[in-house]
Amino acid sequence: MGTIDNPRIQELSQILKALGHPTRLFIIEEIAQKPACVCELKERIGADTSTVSKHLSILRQAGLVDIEKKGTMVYYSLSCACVQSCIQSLTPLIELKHKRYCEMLE
Amino acid sequence: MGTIDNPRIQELSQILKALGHPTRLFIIEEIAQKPACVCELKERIGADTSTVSKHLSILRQAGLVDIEKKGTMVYYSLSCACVQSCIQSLTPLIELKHKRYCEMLE
DNA sequence: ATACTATTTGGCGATATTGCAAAATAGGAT
DNA sequence: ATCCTATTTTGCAATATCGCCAAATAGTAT
Repeated sequence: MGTIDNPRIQELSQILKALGHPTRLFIIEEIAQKPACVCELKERIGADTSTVSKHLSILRQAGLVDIEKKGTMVYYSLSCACVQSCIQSLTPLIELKHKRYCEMLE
Repeated sequence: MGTIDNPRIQELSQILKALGHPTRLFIIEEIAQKPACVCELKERIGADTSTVSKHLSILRQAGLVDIEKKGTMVYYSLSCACVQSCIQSLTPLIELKHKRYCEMLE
């Protein structure tokens, strides 16, 4: 798939692709605060349970989240705090885009 | 599109989605070293010029790259050094995944 | 003007993603 | 065992992405 066959790039792009969806990014930020189960996330997102579960499995395949089973519930948590750093590090870019957008309006 | 309508999340996911492709990630890392034009990148990637150009326009729409025109050539560069930090910050996660993969083989 | 190169854009088929619904699976309680 | 809830998996239709080709656009030179 694709022309770049560098394993590190493949790994990175899988992770970034998993993060590149609004619902999954929302999930990441929610469970970064506090681990949550599917039904809790489903409530906050407002999508079908199966949809949420599928997003979670994509995050899991990318290694972004861990699970802990408690009875029938499955609690999802961040596997690495570095994911928060990754997201946070983009703040300057967003500010730059806003600045440029304002300048463009003048 | 989607159920999450938080503007910040939308903005972030557009950026991360743009980064979430091997060819585009490769481009980002190339021009982080030194700005390059389409034909240079096309050589290093080995894809059609139009394919590379389209990837570049996705990166541009996400605000990740800037352009500078010199004659008929268009040089692309990183718009913000924070993009490199973003990628670098995922190193611990990749190491964690490798560690777990090795443990899994035992 | 033509010729040449660099880049972008439009079209198109192949493939992948998304989200809901229904069915399957798993665990706890009665 | 049945019942109930939580979760995952499967199926499917709608949509989006990808990569090549061809055509259009832009800039330089003759």
